[in-house]
Amino acid sequence: MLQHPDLDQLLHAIADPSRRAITERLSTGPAAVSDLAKPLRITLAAVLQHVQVLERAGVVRTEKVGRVRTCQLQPDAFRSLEQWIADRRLLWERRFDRLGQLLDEPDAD
Amino acid sequence: MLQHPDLDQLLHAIADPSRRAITERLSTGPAAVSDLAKPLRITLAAVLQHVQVLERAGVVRTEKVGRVRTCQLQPDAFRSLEQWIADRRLLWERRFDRLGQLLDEPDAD
DNA sequence: CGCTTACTAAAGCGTCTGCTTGACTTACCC
DNA sequence: GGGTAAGTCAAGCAGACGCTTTAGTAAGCG
Repeated sequence: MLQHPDLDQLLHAIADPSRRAITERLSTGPAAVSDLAKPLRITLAAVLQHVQVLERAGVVRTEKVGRVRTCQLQPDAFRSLEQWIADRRLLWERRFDRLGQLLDEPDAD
Repeated sequence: MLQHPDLDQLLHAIADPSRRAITERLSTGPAAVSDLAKPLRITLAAVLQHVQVLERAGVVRTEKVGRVRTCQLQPDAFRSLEQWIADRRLLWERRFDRLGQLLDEPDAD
């Protein structure tokens, strides 16, 4: 089994609904941690923890100015995930190509 | 926060390394549960549980013939995920467009 | 200066999750 | 029919996870 630590972290990060909501919010523009917390029914502390997970996973970039930490989506956040999906599809389709070849071939046995 | 039950299940399914390994194996072609278990250092029972999770998430289709259950990747397994990523990117880029417009505009105040 | 706002760190708690074990069931093979 | 292989079900367990509470730091503000 190949290990993909980044993919692992990335998927774990966006698998959680709250973190996905944060990601969705941030895709419309930067926001402070307390901004992210507002629509979210959970504590600011919890939101901070989510942001930290997202940051470790490379989904979000963060910068603190004064007392406010501003969060921003990392542009190529999902690249490795998209690549993984593309790889799956490639292998899957290659399989059908091979199958088609076998069926198209005149019986050579 | 918008709810996406399928996306939720899908991400939870492929966030686990063992389940991702199973998915990777299946993208090269169908396999029985015990085939999936062989390279995996975990019990057959555990593999079965993973397969069930993947099936509920729509990643895998399954059919039992005799005593062997054959597993197969669902072709459009990741569609909703790809859509979600595309949506994020769209909003993200739209934001830069707006920003560019503001900067390009001659000062209109 | 005191007051509020914005975040942070640590500890604790209940729940979920991945996994194992053990007991079956059912199919194939001789 | 007996033996083995493939899968299934149900409990149970240890660790991870999401969240809260509590306590604290530091920045802005009048």
